[in-house]
Amino acid sequence: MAAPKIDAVDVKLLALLQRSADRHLAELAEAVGLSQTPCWRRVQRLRQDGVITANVALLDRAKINLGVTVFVSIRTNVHTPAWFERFKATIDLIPEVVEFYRMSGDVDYMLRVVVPDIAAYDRVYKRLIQDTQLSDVNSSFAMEQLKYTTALPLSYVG
Amino acid sequence: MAAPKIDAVDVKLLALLQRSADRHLAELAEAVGLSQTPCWRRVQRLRQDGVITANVALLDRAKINLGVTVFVSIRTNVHTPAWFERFKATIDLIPEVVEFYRMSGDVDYMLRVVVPDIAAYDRVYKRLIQDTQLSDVNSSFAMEQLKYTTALPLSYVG
DNA sequence: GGTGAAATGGCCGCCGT
DNA sequence: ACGGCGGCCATTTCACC
Repeated sequence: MAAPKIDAVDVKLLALLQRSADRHLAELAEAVGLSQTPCWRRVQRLRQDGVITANVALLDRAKINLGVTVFVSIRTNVHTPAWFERFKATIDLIPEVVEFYRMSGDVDYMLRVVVPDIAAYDRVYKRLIQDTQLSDVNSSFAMEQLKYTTALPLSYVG
Repeated sequence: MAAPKIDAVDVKLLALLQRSADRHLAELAEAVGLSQTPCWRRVQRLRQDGVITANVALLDRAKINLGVTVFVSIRTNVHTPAWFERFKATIDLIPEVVEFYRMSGDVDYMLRVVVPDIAAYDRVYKRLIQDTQLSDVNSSFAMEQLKYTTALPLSYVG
């Protein structure tokens, strides 16, 4: 089912877990007003239903030498499925590209790229335009990341 | 210290943990070729040094009714610190804004917003322009999210 | 949902290398 | 800095109400 039932207690659980998932089951259960077993069962169900897709560690970009974020707007004049498949496959193999969207409007695709410096970005850029035919590529550099969260708004559930 | 020493084994640990952090310590240890105690100590140290900032659950956007992603490019002609503080405070209070950058180039700020539909985006948009003075706001809608990962490239460490 | 309890596994000392 | 042992405690996962 595409829309598993998610009630108010589930929303509370999701809100907590998407902030920090390494809580003890005891405090999670207490926070939502359940005892441990049913609380644990709900979390299991949310995982099985695919609402919770993964449990990951978030790293400090600065501490692993990734101070620079670049947004790349891409236009192309080739619009065949074959071209797209190759383009997507290329992007998937570039770990510096952390986000990739197909856009509406004047830009066809948008990327978010993280790199240590401009020189490293240039290498990613060359790899991009070498493997695929792009008619127009526009790079915008972020000076500062003011907000970044993996916590999604939960007010629209249900 | 801004740059804690991170060796090849730490990189392996980080690579595994940023893919899935809910592994048993035993398999983590085996994967990096250590026994459990030193492996556990390394993970603790990476947390304490702030390399690992959090451990979070990732949710399926579609399953919580957030199918639409919007990139918002913002220009302003007010550049005082007071204006900026208010702008940032406003953004921080909008959970639909999941990313927020100060840019170089012709755009001053860039947001990524997640919402269920265009109508919901319009409400976020109104909230934005109501609370702050923005001279130019351009919204670009994503049709499809082709890649999204919280796993950062680890090839630049050290 | 709740309870209780058994099995598992993680935590964190100590000590040897 | 790694490995191993060991005891304590948290969590998981039963069977049952």
